Amino acid sequence: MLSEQLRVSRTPLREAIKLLAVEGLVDLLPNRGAVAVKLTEADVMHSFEVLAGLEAMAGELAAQRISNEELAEIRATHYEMLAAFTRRDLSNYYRLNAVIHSAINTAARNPVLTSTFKSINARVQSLRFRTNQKEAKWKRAMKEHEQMLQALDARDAPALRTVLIEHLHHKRDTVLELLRAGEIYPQSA
Amino acid sequence: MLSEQLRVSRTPLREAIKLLAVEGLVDLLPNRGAVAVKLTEADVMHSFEVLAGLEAMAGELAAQRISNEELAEIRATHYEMLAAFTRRDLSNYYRLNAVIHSAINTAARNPVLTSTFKSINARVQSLRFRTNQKEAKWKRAMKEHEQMLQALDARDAPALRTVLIEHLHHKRDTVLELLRAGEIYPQSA
DNA sequence: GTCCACAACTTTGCATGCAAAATAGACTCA
DNA sequence: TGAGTCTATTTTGCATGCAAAGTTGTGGAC
Repeated sequence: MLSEQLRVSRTPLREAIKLLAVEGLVDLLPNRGAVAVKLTEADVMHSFEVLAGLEAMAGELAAQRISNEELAEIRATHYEMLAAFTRRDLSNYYRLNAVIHSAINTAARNPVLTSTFKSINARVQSLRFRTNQKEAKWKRAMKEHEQMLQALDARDAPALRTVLIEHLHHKRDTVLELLRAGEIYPQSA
Repeated sequence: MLSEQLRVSRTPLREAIKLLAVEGLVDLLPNRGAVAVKLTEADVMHSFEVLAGLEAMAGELAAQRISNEELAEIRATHYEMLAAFTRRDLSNYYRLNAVIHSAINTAARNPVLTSTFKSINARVQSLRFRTNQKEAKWKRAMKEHEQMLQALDARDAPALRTVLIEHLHHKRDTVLELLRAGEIYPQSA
């Protein structure tokens, strides 16, 4: 066995791989072992479709349930993200972006929603490391974040829903472009 | 070990239990073994909230994507369900009800959505075995199903969305009532 | 060159053995 | 009776052994 050279025996390794397979991060080829999942365009479209729905749901609920303190914290993070954007600091932009989305999810006060979202998000997360390179798209994403904040501030659930769906729609398009350009799975067939 | 008396060794048993735990059907108490999950009222509310959002999503997509053949098949199943309702045949009513909801999900043409829904639905499914005993609620559920069919027929995505959210909302209330009445987890504390 | 057969290797699934950590129960002592 | 301790049992996690089933690669027959 090749993979056993990590100094761990087969039992815990197989258990871990099975869990990864359930989470959709790994593909189990029958009698051929396991490989990292390679998302097709269809997979990406389906995943973002569901993610958009879940984020929309989270946004709707968050708009109804968020506290002033939580909103203030999101606003603060938003400004930090604005700073990162201004510096074109991609890495911090990503981090803060994730913090904001996660905070909205938390404000929805639904752990089932949160864990479902996380699970599906994990599958596409590996694809997003280099999106938003294009200036225009990045600017648009920032604008959408401004709108999110406005909608949250107004506790306008339908508006937040709309913005989030739009936002995820654009994220999906960006990922699809990269996927089509072969920038995500470089070599293999 | 108590559970090993099923004539199976620990390794496959533990793997199976871990999978059930990931699916949320079993609770893993640290150093105390595994027990069937016992949903609290909050769990039920959270789960149905997400299920409603997912079904709404499925309905929206299905209204846009369903074929005439699929719709005809759902209509036929609907009439079968109407027959079961007329006979107050609960068991067939449930079965056909599930077939219809599953067909709507299929018509949404999104396998990620389908599997996500199934996974969360499995958690609450065990609670539903005796809902709709109350005549009024059963009638209302049937009426909602009529509306679903109309919305699907008209390819009216927002309408279907609305009906499904309402429908799941009522299902949730029914389950919560039973849960509160102690008819689901009879004895244990 | 193509097809087929066979052998070697992998994958998969289950069974056990062991050891560390935690729990539960019994027992002692005040 | 109550508190604390100590032992037996359970749970958990990892390591291996083994056998069945499948895959791959080699070599021979045509």
